[in-house]
Amino acid sequence: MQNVIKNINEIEKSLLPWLGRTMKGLDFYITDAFKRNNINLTKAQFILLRRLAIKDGLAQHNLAFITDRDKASLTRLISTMERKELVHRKPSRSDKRVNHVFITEKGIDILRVGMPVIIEVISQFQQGISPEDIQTTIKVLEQIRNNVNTEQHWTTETT
Amino acid sequence: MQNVIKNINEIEKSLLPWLGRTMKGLDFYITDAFKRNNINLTKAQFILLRRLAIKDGLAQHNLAFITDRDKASLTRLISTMERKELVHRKPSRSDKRVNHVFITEKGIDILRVGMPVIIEVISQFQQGISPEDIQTTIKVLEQIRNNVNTEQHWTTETT
DNA sequence: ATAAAGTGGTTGCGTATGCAACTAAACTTA
DNA sequence: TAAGTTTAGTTGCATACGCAACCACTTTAT
Repeated sequence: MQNVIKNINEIEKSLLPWLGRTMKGLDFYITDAFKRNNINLTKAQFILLRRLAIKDGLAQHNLAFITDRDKASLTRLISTMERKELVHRKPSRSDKRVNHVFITEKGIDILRVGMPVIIEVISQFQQGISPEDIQTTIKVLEQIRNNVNTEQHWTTETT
Repeated sequence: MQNVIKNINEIEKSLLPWLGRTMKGLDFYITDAFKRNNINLTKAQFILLRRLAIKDGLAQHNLAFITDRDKASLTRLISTMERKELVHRKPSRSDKRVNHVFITEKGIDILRVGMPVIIEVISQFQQGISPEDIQTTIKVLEQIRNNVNTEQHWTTETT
């Protein structure tokens, strides 16, 4: 067991546990911020609404790619959000396999109140961090993403 | 909708989307690495095994605290791992409410093969990043964690 | 044109996760 | 010591996620 223990301490020096811990805290913080402001949205739902506000009517496979989700996951996420009337599917006329996804009025309304909350969350959690350090961190995260991205499953185009 | 769109672009300048994207990629990479090496472990299970290898026989609430998990989540994680015979519960004799969790022989074996895989994953995803930038990033993540940690639910002690 | 290959979406299955409600046990306090 | 409070763990409920299998529709190749 000695060997195992040795490697265990190696891990602690890497970015891995920090990334995990930080994401956990951040996720909790976001969930909490939404709840405190009576915004009935999960992080995943917010991300999706935001993408649709940027570009509406995307096909599900495009949304899956953009949001780094499995298409199965996206199917269910959209279904949940359709139940909540935040988005709705519209079958494509040119390609019968495709669904286009549109944000609803209600979706826009919720996004409108959710957006400043997220902006506030961001300024909170980045407090006391210099712009240079933020840039360095973004650069590092980008590099990690590239290192890890060797021919992934998400080979689809963004459109 | 103009206002909404404006804030949307603000978000992109922050660390938030980068953290999300990077974690997603990393999680996929780890899952894949385990699968390629025929290691039947999830990330959560690995983390737990590792904690137990560092200190065996912890109570569930301590493990929950250490691993940043809800105690309910931990209950189920342990149950899954008990089914896989990676760990086992042992009721405390001094406090009948408490379960101590121990890693099994099988758990140690799997951890032993899983560890070098994770070490390799780490060196892969950190490739091309200078030690200084890694330190800066850790510092930033630590700061975020602190910013976000205002009197959390995990107020228990680590033991 | 027809068979083969590829694509978009859904569903079954297993896993993980948080919150709230609950039970049993321990601790505090009047 | 009895009542009230806190703590450890479990369970119901809801969300999210990936993989694999599958169906229907398209596109490609022969």
